Amino acid sequence: MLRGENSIGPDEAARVEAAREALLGWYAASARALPWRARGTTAWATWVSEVMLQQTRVETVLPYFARFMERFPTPRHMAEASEAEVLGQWAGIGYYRRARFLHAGAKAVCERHGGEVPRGVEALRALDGVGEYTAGAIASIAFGERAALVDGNVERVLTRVFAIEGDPKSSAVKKHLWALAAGFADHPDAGAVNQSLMELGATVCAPTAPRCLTCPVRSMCRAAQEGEPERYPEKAPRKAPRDEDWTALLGLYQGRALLVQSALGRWEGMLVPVMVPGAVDPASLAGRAGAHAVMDHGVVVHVLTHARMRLRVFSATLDEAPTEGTLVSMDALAGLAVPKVTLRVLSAVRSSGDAAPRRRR
DNA sequence: TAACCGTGGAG
DNA sequence: TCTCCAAGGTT
Repeated sequence: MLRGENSIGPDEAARVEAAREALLGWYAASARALPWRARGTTAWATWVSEVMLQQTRVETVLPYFARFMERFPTPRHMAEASEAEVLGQWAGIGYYRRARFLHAGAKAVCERHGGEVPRGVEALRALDGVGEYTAGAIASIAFGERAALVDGNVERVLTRVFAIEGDPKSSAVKKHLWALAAGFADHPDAGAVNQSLMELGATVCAPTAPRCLTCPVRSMCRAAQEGEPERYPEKAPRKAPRDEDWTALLGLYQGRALLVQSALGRWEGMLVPVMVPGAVDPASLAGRAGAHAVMDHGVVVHVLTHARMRLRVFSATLDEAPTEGTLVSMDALAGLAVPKVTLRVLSAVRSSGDAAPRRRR
């Protein structure tokens, strides 16, 4: 049979069914107890957890999730909060656009859906920051809909179990994976099915050194039979982050530091020191900012996914109270929308009071 | 399609 | 120290 756009062959369908049953049994016995899986979890909590978990480890998410649900127990609580506060609560886990999307999504839900998270992949998909994966996750986990999902875990599990060659990012392989996932999700408890696939990928079918000996679907896994499970999924070589030179000038005024809202896509809306690309003369930078007494605090390196930022850090005393930006006390940053790079710069300024850049051996 | 968006933990 | 990469989404 020709494999259509969203269908799988009879052989694969049979294997999907067998794997699903094995996974469900395993999941019922072995699932980690995570807060967003607790009884009484709302669709909103599922949404928040799914967004936080995008490209972010469970252990990292745990404290943030707890804080968010405490502060924003419903979409309305978040919709009524300022973006600055939402970003402040998000500060530290990165990919800050997620927080702005979540805030926008909460507002949209209040305006369009009476404050209730909508059902159905299509309505969910219409929310900012909710893509195919997240829509499928909310629909299946929160509402029990037979919605498929494919994340990095599912991709790994399925490419191994079905020995799927090719770049998993290619549209052909993606279609195949989503078709298989749809087969898995065609079940009365699609939420558990989907979570079992992800849980297996997270705890057993690991990227390296998969624990095949304890795997519930080992007997039906092609990659395990071939003896080289790590061969799947094929991974494209990563590009090295480019090097970027920046000059940061931290304005100081009466013991506090001047931060401004970043206009970069990176950290958009977050509070950062004045930063300009390139190696800029700090004296002229200070002059423009109305500051004097420039001090050199050496170089801070901040590595991101696509760039390695090398920041030459200076501080200077502001002549007058700034009219723009926010003056922050260096030890009262909790709840402020401050990314790690800001903390690094503040730390560099605080720890090197002298003008000479300090070098570690 | 490919580039872009943060951070920290594991090996 | 360094590489990999984690429950992705948008442009």
